[in-house]
Amino acid sequence: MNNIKKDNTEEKILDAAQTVFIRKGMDGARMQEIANEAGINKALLHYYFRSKQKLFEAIFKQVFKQIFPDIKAFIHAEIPIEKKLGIFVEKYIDLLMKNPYLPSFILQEIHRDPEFLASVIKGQGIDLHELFTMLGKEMEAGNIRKMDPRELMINILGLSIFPFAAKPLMQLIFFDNDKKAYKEFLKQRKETVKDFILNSILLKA
Amino acid sequence: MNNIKKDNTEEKILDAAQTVFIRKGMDGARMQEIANEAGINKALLHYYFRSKQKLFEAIFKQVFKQIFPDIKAFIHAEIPIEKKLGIFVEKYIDLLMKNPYLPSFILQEIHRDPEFLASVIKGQGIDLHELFTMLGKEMEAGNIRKMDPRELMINILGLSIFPFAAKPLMQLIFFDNDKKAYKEFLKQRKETVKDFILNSILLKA
DNA sequence: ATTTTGTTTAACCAGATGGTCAAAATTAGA
DNA sequence: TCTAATTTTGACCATCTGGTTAAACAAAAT
Repeated sequence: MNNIKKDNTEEKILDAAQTVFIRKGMDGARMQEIANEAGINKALLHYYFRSKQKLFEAIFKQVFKQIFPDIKAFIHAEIPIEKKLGIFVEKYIDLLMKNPYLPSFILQEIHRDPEFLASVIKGQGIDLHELFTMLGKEMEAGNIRKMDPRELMINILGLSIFPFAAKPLMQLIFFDNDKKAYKEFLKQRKETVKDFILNSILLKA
Repeated sequence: MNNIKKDNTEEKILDAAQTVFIRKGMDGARMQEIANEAGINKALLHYYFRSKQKLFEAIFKQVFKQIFPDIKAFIHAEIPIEKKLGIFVEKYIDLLMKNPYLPSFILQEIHRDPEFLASVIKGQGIDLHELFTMLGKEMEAGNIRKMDPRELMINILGLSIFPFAAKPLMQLIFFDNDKKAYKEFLKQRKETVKDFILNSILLKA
């Protein structure tokens, strides 16, 4: 078969590039380092992807997709809002625990090249309208406090993402650089963030 | 006077370096660009600061100091906790509105060189003990919900910082890239974040 | 005025880096 | 098996980048 080897090499490159780009960012990453990580010749990188920029864009798109957990299910599930939010937070933090490097990488690159970010987002076709409608209905029904739904979403994201994005700093000043303790803290966040949010927005009858 | 000219140039360099480093990060910044920004010869950078690394460290320390707003006052003021937290959030968001680039820069660099970060922090002598004691007392007194004070602090920071750190992304997906609207949103956050937090942790008698 | 000290510059250098290319090696097809 | 196409490599190149240096320039000191 023609594709077995090809796919294999291409995949090796993508894996290696993801590792290096995420660790060092576009500016800090070196093509040679990616080649080493993939165990191949540097020229092969240019054979499969024309340039560093092109390779990076492939990686960024690939990585970026991961940061949108199953939003559809979140919106349309027939369960109470507090359960919905709980599941959303849990899924999100689970994702970040498996990919703790994601936030810093994304945050770094969205600042470095916002135009490219815009093109990627447009290509994703995210529809927030449904999400906002759903939240609006919950507010109308008196289930949660009335507020700008964008505010609510950004709060959820901030509470979930920030501890990962700022990990080295938070671990250092609040946990005496105790890696295990911080990991445990992040794990518990699935519960504590959910509680924190619900405590704030739930209207107890 | 000997120092007039010297201080002037050194300051010009520091200003220029801060601008460029914050915009591009350590890896993305170029010495030539800093020199241009300062309107001087590139060799002068090395005359005043031995190397790029040394210059960067000077900038990082300088910038890093700014991210700790007056915590002492926050701890010891003789006002109710809800007012304290409100003031803290307001001060923090004010700081970020004046320096919207700060979060992304810090987040980027704490990942790039955590050891250096550690050395800077040790040199700052931050005492969180007092802060935690104060929060503990408020919990004991039944003024706020009992919780890990580190959790509370990280929540406050996340809610305040995240919208700035993720600005290009949030502005794009939630505000249709409307710069003014997002700025207005950030301004209102001084109130909404405070409300969000207090709603969550305040125990109404 | 002249020396001395400190400041600034243009020219240059060595190493790194992204990228190219022709040849070698491997694979597929006849 | 022999040929054609594809994949992989080592060597190489142009450019960029941090850093150096010797000389020009300015300012103090004598």
